[in-house]
Amino acid sequence: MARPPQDPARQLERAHRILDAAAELILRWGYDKTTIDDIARQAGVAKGTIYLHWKTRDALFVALLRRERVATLDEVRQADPRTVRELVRALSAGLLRRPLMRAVLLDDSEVLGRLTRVKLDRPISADGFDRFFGELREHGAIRPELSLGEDIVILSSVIYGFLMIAHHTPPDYRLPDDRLAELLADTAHRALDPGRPVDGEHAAAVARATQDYAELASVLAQRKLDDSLKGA
Amino acid sequence: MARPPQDPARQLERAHRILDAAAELILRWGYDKTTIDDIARQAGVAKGTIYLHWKTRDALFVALLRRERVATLDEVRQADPRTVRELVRALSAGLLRRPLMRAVLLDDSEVLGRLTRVKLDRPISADGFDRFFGELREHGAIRPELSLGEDIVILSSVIYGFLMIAHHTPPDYRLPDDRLAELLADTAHRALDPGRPVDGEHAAAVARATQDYAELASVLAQRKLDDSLKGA
DNA sequence: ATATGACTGGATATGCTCATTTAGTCAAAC
DNA sequence: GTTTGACTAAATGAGCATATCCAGTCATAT
Repeated sequence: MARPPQDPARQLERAHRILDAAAELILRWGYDKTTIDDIARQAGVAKGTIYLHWKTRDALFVALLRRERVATLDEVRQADPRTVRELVRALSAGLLRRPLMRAVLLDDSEVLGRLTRVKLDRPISADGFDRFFGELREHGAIRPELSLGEDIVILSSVIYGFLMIAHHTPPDYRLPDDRLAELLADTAHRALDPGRPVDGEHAAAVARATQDYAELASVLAQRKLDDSLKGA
Repeated sequence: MARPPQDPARQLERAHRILDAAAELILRWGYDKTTIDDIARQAGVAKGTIYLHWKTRDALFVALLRRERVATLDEVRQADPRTVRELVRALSAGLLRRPLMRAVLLDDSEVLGRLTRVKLDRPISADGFDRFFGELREHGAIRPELSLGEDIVILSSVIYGFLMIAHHTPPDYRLPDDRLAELLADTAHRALDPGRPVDGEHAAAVARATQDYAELASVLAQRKLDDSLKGA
């Protein structure tokens, strides 16, 4: 019944269909209770087909998370951020809208099950981050009295705190995601900003560094996702 | 062997000795693995004596946590904070130094065991908090564009985030607690501060409101602790 | 060449018994 | 009146046998 000798585009479409199925089921039942059979049924393929794409269940799940990360970082890149504030705003809006990303970031065992104990890719790319912050500092976009490391602690704490508090707040009391992203970005900005305005040339350099970082993170994430999908 | 007809001060001292024992054991082995017999042995009293002070095991732990809270809030009050920044600095320094407070705040099941599922007093008193923030806003000490509720989300997120990130950072990379408290307070301050300086009269009102809140929180916590200790 | 789903073995869950632990009591000792 | 620790009932845990489930394979079908 399966004839088309090989059509890579069709294969890829099928891989995504399987990941869609996995995403839906995992969000509903959690990782531990989602079986390959469930996913196959939901995706309308046979179980064996899934193993044509990924060697193990975990590999499938890694692919799923990488796809989410790519979507998030792509969205960030497309927002074309030119400041830390814009970058953080786009990123946190993206994370808030993606339950799987939140689950990884917050290490939520309701969703991740035993995967909690496994080393997963960090949702936000660390590669190039130090360099990026170094450039920001050089161009006067970060308070100079903060040592390297301190700024990173501040930024992670703010992002983590907002997401976690939002996660633990009953939906009725919850601020809208957009507003939350706004407040989060604002808090991060105020925590890091030196106060004195950055002049034109430096502002341009900051914009470039920010765009470059968004670009780099996106590309690296895409590369990893490709790895996860190439076994077709 | 137990004669002194009744000396309330001695009773109280014994209650504290028992709580000391409980604190030490819980921090070492966690709640689930700490038995009343262990505590009695460590405190040098018989098991029955413990039941002269508290009706159940849980009541003892509640007393212990309330005592920690009193210590924390007392420390805050003694720091005599006159601004939000000073208040947050003192509070977070106090929390960082108290593993049990951190465990409650972060809902750490390693320490709290099955107590994680139980409703505990929030470590930071919520009573009077809204009123306090209302006064701050009135006197221009909080950004007016933040709606009520938003400021509280910001403050909780920042505190929670910093404590959680610190908790998950291996000690070698960890910033010193004092520095962390400083950065935390600074971040909270920058997030909430309207920027324009508060003039003398308003500054005095803010100082008073802050001291009043610290005082109130401290007194309420003390009252609850007294409840937990009066069964002598 | 591709896709399938029945099949398998290892892992996990379930139900059980029996042994140990431990929260809370209370009669006796002081 | 105050403190104690042996005591009890209930809970927890260890050990095991059996049933169920499910990740991963592969002979077969198209």
